[in-house]
Amino acid sequence: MSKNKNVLKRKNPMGKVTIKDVAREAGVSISTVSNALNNVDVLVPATKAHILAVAERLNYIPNLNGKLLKASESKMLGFFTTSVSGPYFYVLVEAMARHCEKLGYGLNIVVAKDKRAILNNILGQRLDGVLIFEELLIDEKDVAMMEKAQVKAVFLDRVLENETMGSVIFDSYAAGYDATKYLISLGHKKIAYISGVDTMYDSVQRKEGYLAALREHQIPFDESYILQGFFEEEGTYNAVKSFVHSHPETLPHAFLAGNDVSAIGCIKALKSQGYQVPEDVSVMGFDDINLAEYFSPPLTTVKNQIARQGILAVDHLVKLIKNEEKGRIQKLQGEIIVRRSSALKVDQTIGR
Amino acid sequence: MSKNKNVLKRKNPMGKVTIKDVAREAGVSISTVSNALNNVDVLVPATKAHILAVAERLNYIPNLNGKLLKASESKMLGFFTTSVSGPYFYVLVEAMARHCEKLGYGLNIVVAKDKRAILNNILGQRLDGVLIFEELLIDEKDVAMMEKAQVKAVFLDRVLENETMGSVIFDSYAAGYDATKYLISLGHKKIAYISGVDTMYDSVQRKEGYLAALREHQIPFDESYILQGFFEEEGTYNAVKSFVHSHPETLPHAFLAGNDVSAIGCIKALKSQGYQVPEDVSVMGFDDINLAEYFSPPLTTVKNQIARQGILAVDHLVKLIKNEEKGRIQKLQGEIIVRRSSALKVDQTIGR
DNA sequence: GAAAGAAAAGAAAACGCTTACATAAATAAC
DNA sequence: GTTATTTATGTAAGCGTTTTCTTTTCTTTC
Repeated sequence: MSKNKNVLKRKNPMGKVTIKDVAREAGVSISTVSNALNNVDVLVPATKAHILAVAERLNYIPNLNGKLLKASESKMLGFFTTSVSGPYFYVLVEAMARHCEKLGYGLNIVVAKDKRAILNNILGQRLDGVLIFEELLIDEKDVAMMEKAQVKAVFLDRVLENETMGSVIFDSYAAGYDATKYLISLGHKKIAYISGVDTMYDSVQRKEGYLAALREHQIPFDESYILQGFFEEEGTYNAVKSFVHSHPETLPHAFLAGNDVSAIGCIKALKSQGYQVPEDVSVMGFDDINLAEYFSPPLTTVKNQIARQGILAVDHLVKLIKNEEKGRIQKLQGEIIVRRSSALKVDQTIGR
Repeated sequence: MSKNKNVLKRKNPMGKVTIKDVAREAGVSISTVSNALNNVDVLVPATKAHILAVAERLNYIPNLNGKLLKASESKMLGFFTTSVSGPYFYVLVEAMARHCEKLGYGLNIVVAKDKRAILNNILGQRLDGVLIFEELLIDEKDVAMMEKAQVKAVFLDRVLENETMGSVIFDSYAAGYDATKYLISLGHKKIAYISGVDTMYDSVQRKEGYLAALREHQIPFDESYILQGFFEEEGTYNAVKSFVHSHPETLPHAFLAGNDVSAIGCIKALKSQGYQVPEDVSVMGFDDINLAEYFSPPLTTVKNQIARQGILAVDHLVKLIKNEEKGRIQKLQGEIIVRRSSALKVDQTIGR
């Protein structure tokens, strides 16, 4: 009895230890091991303790695939995104991860540009639900399929609501509207808008908001005041430079850039042409990226509550999973952060 | 025949469609479906096409748990980290994700501060291998267990090599050494070091490198020249401010900060006391974060090739998985980026 | 001390898939 | 037109779990 105490022999010495190994070593059946491990209090304490000790000694870790094959939930959420670049990504992920943990879920982040990979993961049943931030990769048909398959999902970059899927997005329309209104309140009338990427929801909405504010204040809209910056520093730099060059007589009072990166390109271009910001022209962006505060001049911008978005999205997703609510659309309002790139319009000679 | 074409009836109308549903609907056995789906070219083309069409129509997606239970590999790598904050995280992830995709692997990022969660995932057989960036959460014992279980892993923040695990880290010692040497080459002799977090490998190594460079140049080491900045802007600001206050007679020629964030805090503190950077004092950091370029003055720093680290780590991991090599340690050298926060020491009155 | 009842442990089916093997069908050989 | 080959499909076992249900063991109770 004691002589074979140490001669533990697993069938496959190099393989992973399974519940069978534990059962054999502990001298009980696998169902008993399972019960011991899962705290089903139906075992005599001594048995349970013994099994647990054996499991510990063998470094037994349950195979999740076997487990999930049976289980109805994995307590795992997914976050699918095509790209993690961009400075606020980590704020979003950090917030989501913390909140998931608080709610007792794990978070699996998958970065892929391949729709197939994403869908397989979503529908491959390894996740209870999924947060999605991809750019128009998933089309109508895919959404329909997901809906049919009862996938629980929350989108972060598109508006969509049905039985099992919802959205948590920024109110970019309001952001564009508010920003424009703020610039108008400073006395600016000629306001140029530097557009981002026309296929992106945010970009389009911001511009619509801008146009609405102009309309509301009866400021005539000038088509030539819409520049294409593509959300990029260089693109904006070039656009603004050539614009300023060709419109020396009609320099705008202010530029509203599609995002902060674009605002930086704008300011650099203006400086290169000998204009001062904000003395000659005001410039405003969106996002409030890290850099905004440190740039010279520090950027006036509309801040998105990124962490809040992450938390609300996770909350919503968990409620969808628990069938506590239907999918719905939540819009988050931005907050105007006034720094030094914008100023009251004081000098009538501006825009000479 | 045609009248029941649309009356597809699955056992469980709300449940997910399985391989059985496809088999029934296609009128073949499940093994035939499996073969068709996995491109085992043993089927008559017509059969295969038919099965594929049925699968498509039913929106069949294989359950990964069932699949992986049998399979020996998942073609999935994991990246485990305790936190994603810090501006270079996304560079790392982006590089890893792209490279994984290129090599035919998926990447699963798990953010968790719970060791148990991490280990369960690693050892739960859902991943072929794992990249690890956590701070001393996983201890000796865990590593031993992982080694015994033949886990394939590459660590990004600790040095370790054995049969199945390796490391890809920055040579922080060399970075500290090189940075100090560079400052000395500018003529600075009194160089203060602003330490980070003393439990972190990088922090300790950088300081060791700094000390080694001083030694090599026979510059006496002054204990009071070591400040505690904790890798944070505010911590550094306070430390530098009080230091400057209490050492008006012995202001260093240069400050070497544990990272860029710390360097920024340092410069702010110096400015607040009326000193100019780099005219009065040179300041240098580590990392080359985004902001470094835009700060005023732009920061001289040691850049880490973060994307390179990610790529090398993935490469190494995949080789470990394929048993093409044993675990080993790779050290990446930093690169000094000279900007305007450092300058030649010209004025003997500095450090008055 | 035997029968009944409660408690503990085990046997076996099921989850969805792959795969080695067996069988059936089609083709080739004589 | 049989029989031998090849080719195509089906059968069934097994992957590691959980879980229902049955069997065994232990307590009571009289």
